[in-house]
Amino acid sequence: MPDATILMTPKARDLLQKQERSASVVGFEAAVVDFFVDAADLLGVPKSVAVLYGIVFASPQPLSFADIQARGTLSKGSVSQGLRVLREMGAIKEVSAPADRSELFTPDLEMRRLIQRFLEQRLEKQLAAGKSRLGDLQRALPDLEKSHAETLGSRLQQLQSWHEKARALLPIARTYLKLAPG
Amino acid sequence: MPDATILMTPKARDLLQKQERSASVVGFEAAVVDFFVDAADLLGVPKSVAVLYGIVFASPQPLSFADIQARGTLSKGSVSQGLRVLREMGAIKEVSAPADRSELFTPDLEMRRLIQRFLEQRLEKQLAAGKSRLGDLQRALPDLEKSHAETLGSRLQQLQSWHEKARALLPIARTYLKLAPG
DNA sequence: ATTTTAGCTCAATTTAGATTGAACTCGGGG
DNA sequence: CCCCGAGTTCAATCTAAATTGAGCTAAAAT
Repeated sequence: MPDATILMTPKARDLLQKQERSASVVGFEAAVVDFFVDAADLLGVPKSVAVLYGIVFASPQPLSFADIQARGTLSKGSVSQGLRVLREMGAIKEVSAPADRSELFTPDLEMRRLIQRFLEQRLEKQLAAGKSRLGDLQRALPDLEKSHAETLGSRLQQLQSWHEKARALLPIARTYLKLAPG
Repeated sequence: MPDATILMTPKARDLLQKQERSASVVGFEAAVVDFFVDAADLLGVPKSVAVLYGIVFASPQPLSFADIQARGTLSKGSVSQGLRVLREMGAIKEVSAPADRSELFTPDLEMRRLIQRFLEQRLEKQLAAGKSRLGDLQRALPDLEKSHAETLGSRLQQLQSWHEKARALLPIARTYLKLAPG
């Protein structure tokens, strides 16, 4: 069965969104939103973006800008910015709708890519920054007087060792997530 | 050579800290602090705690409360609270000093335990919360009308699948970090 | 017993970042 | 060509969290 809502006028869709959504659908959406909001701070995204993604993820039909705004949980500005962020991340995609209609959004379920991008951007950037800092430290070491250089050199080495472990772990995680079932 | 500063009066130590620290030592400390400040938000600790840890980590001698305060970068309150947090995390430890002296702090270099604790507290808690949310969703599913239940059920399954992957990855990381050299 | 001082507490302040919404832009319709 | 409405922008506002420091407590010094 094709999605009938795509054929409606915007006004009709608004009404549908407001009136027809059953308590169970609304409740489901709320729970999905909660799930993503919980995850948000671990991933370092602002709450409003998590809410937005939750709304899109929990909708069986693609949603328009207006649909989302009609949920009443986010301001126009947040919806606009949030949708942009999610599109740039590749977390949602536009499904093209008949001619004159505004674009409709649906989750991009290629989560593998999404998560990979997260690993790359957040963690790799972190590791790169750390590496450069460690370089600074290594270079500062010879200027210290001998007794200090000894103690601090060994601590620096600890830091470097952990840094390498972390760096080595990333590809492992990547591979694992790629191979694992699901 | 035992640490001579431990035998000094507090005032003498203060003077030592202020006057004798060479530019190179101060610079080294600053770089270490920067390193930990960078890492702080990934680990979810407030900046002041990262600064504090950096100061202790960068000092070849154990530092007293007063030493740290004398750095002038943190208020008394922050030093007090921060030291407590770091002690509770097991990130620093007290080295007992001759009788009447105030306690001195030095980094606890058992980083393995520190990181393990981080994994357990931050990530496992997150995963547990997520699991419970997913349970809620699973339970909400049957109340949805059939056409919705189908689409949303499959999305929910994606979520569950990724959740399981993440859960499975944690022990792998733990093992890896335990076994890796360093 | 009194003074002094180190360190803790927590209400008040500051700060960083998220969120809002009024003003704007831009493209389509009349 | 002008108007209308969907969507964007960004300065102003709000929020949550971190940070401060004045006053407190307890313990050591005199």
